[in-house]
Amino acid sequence: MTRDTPPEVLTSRLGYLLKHAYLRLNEESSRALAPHGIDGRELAVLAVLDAHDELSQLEAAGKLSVDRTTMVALVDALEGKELVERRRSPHDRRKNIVQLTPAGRSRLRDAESARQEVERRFLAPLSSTDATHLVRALQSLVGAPSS
Amino acid sequence: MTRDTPPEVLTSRLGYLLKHAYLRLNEESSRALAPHGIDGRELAVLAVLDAHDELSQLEAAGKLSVDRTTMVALVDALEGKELVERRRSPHDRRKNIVQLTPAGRSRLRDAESARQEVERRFLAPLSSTDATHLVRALQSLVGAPSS
DNA sequence: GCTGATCGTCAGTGTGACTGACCATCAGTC
DNA sequence: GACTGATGGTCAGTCACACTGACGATCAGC
Repeated sequence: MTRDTPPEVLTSRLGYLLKHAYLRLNEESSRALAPHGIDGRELAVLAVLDAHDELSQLEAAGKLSVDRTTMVALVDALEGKELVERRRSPHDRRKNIVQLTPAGRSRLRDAESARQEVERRFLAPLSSTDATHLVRALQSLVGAPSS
Repeated sequence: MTRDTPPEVLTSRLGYLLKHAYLRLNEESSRALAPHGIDGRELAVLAVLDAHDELSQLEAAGKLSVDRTTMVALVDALEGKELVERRRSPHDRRKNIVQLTPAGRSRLRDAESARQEVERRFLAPLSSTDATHLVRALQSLVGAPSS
């Protein structure tokens, strides 16, 4: 491996910085989540399901910005680990309501705190006000409701 | 498409923010670069080759943090567009020195200014000091030499 | 001149997400 | 109440991307 300091012509590019910041954070998250038996995407699914009741697969997919075909595999995996359950909506039998199981809820708690710890460590090079500003700036760039 | 406002449980996550900021910027860059006949990765290659003289494929791959097998296809594509040239290093005939052609240099100029324009537009929601702080913060997170 | 390492190349593999088609179900219309 | 178009979940096929492993050519050290 020819590990190399990236040249200034790259580190001055916003695209490069965002991508590599994401990749690094993602890698550390994966490592931290592995003992919990899930990955970052699955954790995000659990978090969304926990935050909203009675979501169908398609609704959850919408919130997560993933394709509904991708959602199938995601729910399959989580259902296989008995962290979520599918059940037919009584009001619209086309829909699969996806819900956390008790095991899913507790797994979410544990994994979520591991994720937060990773995020804290990742932001450690910044002062706490700089870290806050970074998050706010990113939120306004992605058009997120800045709470 | 079930386009949905992402829930707060996601937009408070650094990973989500970095990923989606990157994806959005990337999409706009692709659109802006398409008329120039290259994509963001190819532009990065051109920029690195322009910034350093006499790079071998492996050295360029190192600076770009891409695998050397990936570099083959990248150089193949750029060579096909006659934007770069391979030539055997006279000092080490295992190495392919990759160099910009005159066409590559002028394409780089044009595409690079298009990329900068996209970046400016993307950062428009932020004040100029906030934008600067964002870049600095990201640079220190990815461990880049903060110029 | 041997031997082990390095560089570029290619075939094969794996992953992730998409497209298109399908079936079941729903809502609206007649 | 049957027909029609739209919707939700599923699956097979595909595409993009990057990696692994192997190979030939070349180099450096002995």
